[in-house]
Order: sequence, then structure tokens, then C-alpha cells
Amino acid sequence: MNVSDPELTARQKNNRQQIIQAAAVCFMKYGLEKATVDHMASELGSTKGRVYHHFASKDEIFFAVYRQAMQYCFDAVLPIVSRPLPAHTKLLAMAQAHSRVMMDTLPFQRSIRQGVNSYLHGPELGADREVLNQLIARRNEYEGLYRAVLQMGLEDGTLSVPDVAIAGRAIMGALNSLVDWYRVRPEQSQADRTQIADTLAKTIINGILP
Amino acid sequence: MNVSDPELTARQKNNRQQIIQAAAVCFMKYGLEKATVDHMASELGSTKGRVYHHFASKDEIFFAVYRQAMQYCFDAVLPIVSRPLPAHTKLLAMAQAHSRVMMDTLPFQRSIRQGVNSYLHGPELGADREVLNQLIARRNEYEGLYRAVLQMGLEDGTLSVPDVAIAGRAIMGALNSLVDWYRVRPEQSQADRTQIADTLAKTIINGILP
DNA sequence: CAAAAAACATTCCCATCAGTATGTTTATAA
DNA sequence: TTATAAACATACTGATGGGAATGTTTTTTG
Repeated sequence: MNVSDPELTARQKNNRQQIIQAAAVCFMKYGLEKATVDHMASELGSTKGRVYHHFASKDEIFFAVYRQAMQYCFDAVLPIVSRPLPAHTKLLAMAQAHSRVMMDTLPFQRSIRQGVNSYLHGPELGADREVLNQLIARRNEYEGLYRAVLQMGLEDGTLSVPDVAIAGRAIMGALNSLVDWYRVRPEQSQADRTQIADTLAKTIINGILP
Repeated sequence: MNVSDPELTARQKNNRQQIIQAAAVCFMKYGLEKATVDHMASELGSTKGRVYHHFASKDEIFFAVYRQAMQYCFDAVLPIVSRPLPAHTKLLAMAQAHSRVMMDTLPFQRSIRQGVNSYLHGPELGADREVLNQLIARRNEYEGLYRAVLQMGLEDGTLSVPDVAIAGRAIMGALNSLVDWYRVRPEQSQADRTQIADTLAKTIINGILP
């Protein structure tokens, strides 16, 4: 039953993936708590039975959505991190890539943005507590990539901030806010998203001074 | 029963205020959905009866928390808006003030940050829909203050952004993220908060370039 | 000081889901 | 081809919590 169990058949993995996708859509649509397992099943044109055949609980589904959301982020940004660029240029590229991911995987990103807090303050999480902590650690790891580049920028002189931790928070906050205000429009081309990502990243990194 | 009914006695207003405060704490502590009316009553050392004597529903309580949260923001920032300052300086002061409010009224700000989305996607809101729309409009009005200053900065040449709307979003996103990562520490003095507000505002407005 | 109303507390009801138990069908293996 | 298990659907259960109904106490008012 382990999620990363390599003994899952291709079909099983595909089924899980479908459910995770539907769950992300429902979490975005109704919010974490109001989204019911029946909603997800209905989104798939199925019933509860199918969902609970592949997942033990609603929590487990959310964690899968979380994991996937983080994976999208890492996949987009890690290649940039490993490129040999001056800190300032690298940070700009990272911010652009992150913005793109926010828009391209909106249901996932919105789900976890809204969901994590709820889970954190729940009275008892039992065994799931550890899983959640791992996922939070993974998010810290991700944000650490940005702090590292900021730190590098201080050293190579291409950046200047009073406090790396706070600057990192500010940057992530500005970038992640995208999932709150960005609205998907069907006629919107990929180029439009690139445009938004570009403008947002430039605004954050280059600043608003003349 | 109108909220802004001027015929409320001082005692009634005081009672409502106590409940609103307790509700904000519970919303922050448990999240919008998991916070029960019993929680709020318990926070007050009372029972449901008291809460439902002053409020018709849990939704109405949340809306009151929302309204109060916005009021805190306006009260802190409006005086600065009316001051005759160059756009750049004014924006910095607004950002500082906003950060302070986020920390000083954390339960309220955190409640609405987490709560609004849930309410937006609820299937049916009935008559409450209009109330919520008014509150959202009020938030837009508040963010409009920042966009106006940005626009002014473009005109007086003290600011430079590729897109006012996106810059406004970025700034609000960075500022509001404070409620996610700021942790209250009892020994933390007012000066410490001022320090954080100052650093955050400077980072956002002055940027991260040398 | 009575009577009425406000301010609660207590008790109850019922709709909503998460999760389970138990079918039924479809694919896989032998 | 048959047995076996995976992949579902259907039907049920139990707990939880919003809100109403009803009691009890405390103010306020006449």
C-alpha cells in the first residue's frame, strides 16, 4: 500500500493518477473540507468504491496531491538551479519557471495552498502526522533553493537584501499569490501565461524602482 | 438584526465583539471548517446558546470577522494615503503599516485569508452571497489603494513597473504571506514587530538588487 | 416590586459525509 | 476454460456538527 511501492502495475499507477487529478480539481473547486470523496468519484464518472479501492482515506489522497504538486515545482526549477548562472539571473529564471508551474498545475497548487493549514491545526493526525511533516519538510527544501540563491547573490554581489529569510518569504509569497488571483481562460494561449510569468518574475526580482 | 444596526446597545456590541474575537482565534486555530461553534463558545467559557443569541449562523460570524479584519487594514493605511508624500515613500509606509496590522491582528487576518476561498466555492450561499460580494469588493477597494499609489508613482517618476495590476498583486501577495509564516512569540516586543515590518516592506519596495 | 424581555444554558434533531461491508463485473493467471 | 483476484458499484453505518426548540437565569422596564 506504500505510495512509492514499485510493485504497482502500470494500470494501478494510471488509475491512482486519474483519481489524484480529479481530487485536485475538486479540492480547488470546493476547498479541502467541502470537497467530498463522492465529488471526486463523480468527477471521474464513478463512485466511491473506485476511490477507496485505490486509496485508504481522503487524507491519503490529499497527501498524494501535495506530493505531486511539489514534484511539479522541483521538476521545473531544479534544472535551472544546476545551471551555472549569476545569482540574479538564476533567481529570475527560477521565479519565471515557478510562475509557469503555478498556472500550468493550478488545481494542485491551489489545493495544497488552501489545504495545508487546515491539516496543520487539526487536533489529531495520528500516523498521518509524520507523512505531513515529510511533505512540509519537502516544501522547506524547495524554498531553501531560493534562499540558497539569495545567499549566493549576497556573496557574488549581484543581489542585496537586508535579510535572506525574509526576502525568501517575500518572494515565495508574491509568486504563490498567483494561484489566488490567476483565472484560467480557455482561449488563453501558452504565450499569455509566459507573458504573465515573465512580468511577475521581473517585477519581483528587478523591483519597482526606476 | 442588521449588523450595522445603530440600535444595538453598548452591551450588545460588546458581546458581539467578544464572540467575534473568540471566533477569529478559533478560525485561526482550527481553520474555517473545522472550527465549530462549540469551539468558539468554549473559548468564551460559554455554550452555543450565547453565540446563537447574537448571531444567526456561523457564516454571519465569519463575515463579521472579515469585516473587522478589513477595518483594521483601512484604519492603519488610510491616514498614510492622505498624507502628501512621493509615491515611493508613501508605498513604503503603507507596506510597513500593513505588515504591522497583519501581525497585530493575526487571528483576524489569518481567518479571512484561509476562509474566503472556501466560501467562494461553496455550492449555494443564498442571501449570504451578496454580503460576501460586498466584503470582496471592500478588499478590492483596499488593494486599489496600493494600485493607485503605484499609478501615481509612474506619473511622478518615483516608481517603475511593467504592469500596475501585476505589481499590485505581487506586493499584496508578499505582504499578506506574513500571516502564513509569522509566529507569535510572547516575549516578542512591539519593537521586534516593527523590525520585521520594516525589513519586509523595504525588501519589497526597494527590491533585492544592489 | 411585578412583568417582560434579554441573555444565556441545555437538549434535541437531522443532514452530511468518511469509511465499511458486501455485492457484481471484468481482467488475469493457471 | 476455469479459478482467482483485481476493479469496481451499491448499500449501509456511525460520528460529527449546524442549528432549532426549549428551559432557566439575569436585567431592564413600567
